[in-house]
Amino acid sequence: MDRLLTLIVDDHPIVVEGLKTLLKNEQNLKIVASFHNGTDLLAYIETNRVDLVLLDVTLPDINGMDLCQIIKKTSLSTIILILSNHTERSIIMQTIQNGASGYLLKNSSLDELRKCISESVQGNICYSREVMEIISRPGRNELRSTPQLTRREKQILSLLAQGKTSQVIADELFLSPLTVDTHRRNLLQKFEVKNVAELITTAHQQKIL
Amino acid sequence: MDRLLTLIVDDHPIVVEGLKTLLKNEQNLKIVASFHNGTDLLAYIETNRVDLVLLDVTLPDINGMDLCQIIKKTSLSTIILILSNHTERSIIMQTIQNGASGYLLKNSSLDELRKCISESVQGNICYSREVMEIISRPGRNELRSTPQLTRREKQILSLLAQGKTSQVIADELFLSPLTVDTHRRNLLQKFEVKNVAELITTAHQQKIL
DNA sequence: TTTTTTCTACTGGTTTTTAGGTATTTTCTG
DNA sequence: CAGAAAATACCTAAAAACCAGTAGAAAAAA
Repeated sequence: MDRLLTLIVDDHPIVVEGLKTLLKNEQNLKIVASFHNGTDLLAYIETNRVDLVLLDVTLPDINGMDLCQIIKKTSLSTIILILSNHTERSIIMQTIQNGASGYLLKNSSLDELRKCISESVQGNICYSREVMEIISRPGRNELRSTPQLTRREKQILSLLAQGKTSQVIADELFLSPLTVDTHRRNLLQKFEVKNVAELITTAHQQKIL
Repeated sequence: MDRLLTLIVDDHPIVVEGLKTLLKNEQNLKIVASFHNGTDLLAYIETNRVDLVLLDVTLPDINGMDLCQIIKKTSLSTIILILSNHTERSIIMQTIQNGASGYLLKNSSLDELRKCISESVQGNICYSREVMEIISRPGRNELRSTPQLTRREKQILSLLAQGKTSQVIADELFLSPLTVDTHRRNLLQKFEVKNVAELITTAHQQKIL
C-alpha cells in the first residue's frame, strides 16, 4: 500500500510545525502540503489526490465544519480528521455529521493521533479519550434547556445583572416595584435557581448574558 | 553571552513539538525542558536556573496568569513570554500585570516570536501585532482594572456565584456566617460594585469566573 | 523578628430579596 | 372574537443581604 498523502490545515504555524515533526517518522503517511486557511486547501484538493486531511475547526476564512462538507463533496475518498481545541459537544457532533472520521483535541498524545489515523483509514470513526467523554455525558448545563423568556423578563434580567434593585428598575421602566418583583420571581422559577446570583451565573453559562 | 536556558510549558504536545522544532536552530537559546502543567514547572524552577519561559495560559492545574506571579516570586530574573490563544484584553493585561514580558497569539509567525524573545531579554515588553491591536482599543467596560483577590475571596466568590447564602457557605467552610459576610463585603468593595448580582456580572466580564 | 496582610469574628441597624399567594388588564394568537 | 400568554399590581412575613465600624489571631512578607 502506498503511503497516505496527507494535508495539514491549521492557522497556527506552531501547530503545523509540531504536526510535521511528530509525523515525520511515520512510515505509512507522507505530508504533501500544509495550509493555513480553507481556500488554499480547496484549491489544492481540486487538482491533487489527497488521502487524509488533518483539519482545524478555527480558520480565518471558512470554518472546519463547513469545510468537511465541501471536501467530501469534492473528493469522497478523502478522510478527514479534526484537530481542534473546541470542547463543545455541538461542534464535535456537527463535524462528524458533515463527514469527518474523527475528532481529536490538540492536547491529545501522539499515540492517540496514530491510533485515530489508523482507525479512520479502515473506515471507522475515532475520538480521543477526552472527546469520548464529552460525547457520552449529555453535558451538565445542556441538560436543563434554556427557558423561554418574555421581552420584559429579558429586559429585567439584564438590569438585575447590572446590580440594580427592584426599586431602581421600577423607576427606570415606570413600573411598580412590586411588578418588578413578580418578574424577578418568575425569572428565578424559570431558571430553577434560588436567587439572583445563581440566576446570573446560569444565564452566563447559557450565553444569555 | 550564554545561550538562554528556555522552558516550554503547554498542555498541547503538538504545540510543544512545534516550538521545539521552530526554535531548534536558534543560536541564542537552548530548550532545556518542557512541561504540560504548572506544578512540574514550579518544581523544576525551584532547583534550576531558567532564563526564559514560554508559557501557555490554559493549563490543567494552575492558570498562566497566576503562574506568572509565582515564577517571578521564585526567580525574579526569569523572563516570561505568554503564548496563548486567548484574545481577551483582560487576560492579556493581567499577565503583564503579574510580571510577563510579552504576549503572543499562537498564530504568530516565527519572526514575531524571535522578535519578542530578543526584545524581552533586553528588558522590554513585547506583543505580537494582533495582541497590540487588542490592547490599543480600550474595551468598553474593561476600564477598571481587575482587583487582586485573596485565596479566600476567590473561593467565596465562586460559592456566591453558585447562589449560596452566607449561612450555607459558612457551614461549608466551617466559618462564622459573619466572617463570610465580611469577605463578601470586601469583594463588593474591591470590585466597586453595589451587590452580588453586579459582582458576578463584573467577574464574568473579567473572566474571573 | 518585625511588619503587613489576610482571615477571622463581632455589634447593631437598614434595606432588599425571597416566598407564599391573588387578581386585573393588556397583548398576542388561533 | 375567544382564549392564552404576558404584563401589571398588591399583601404579608420571614430570610438574607448590605452598611459601617472594630479588632484579635494567624499567616505571609520584609
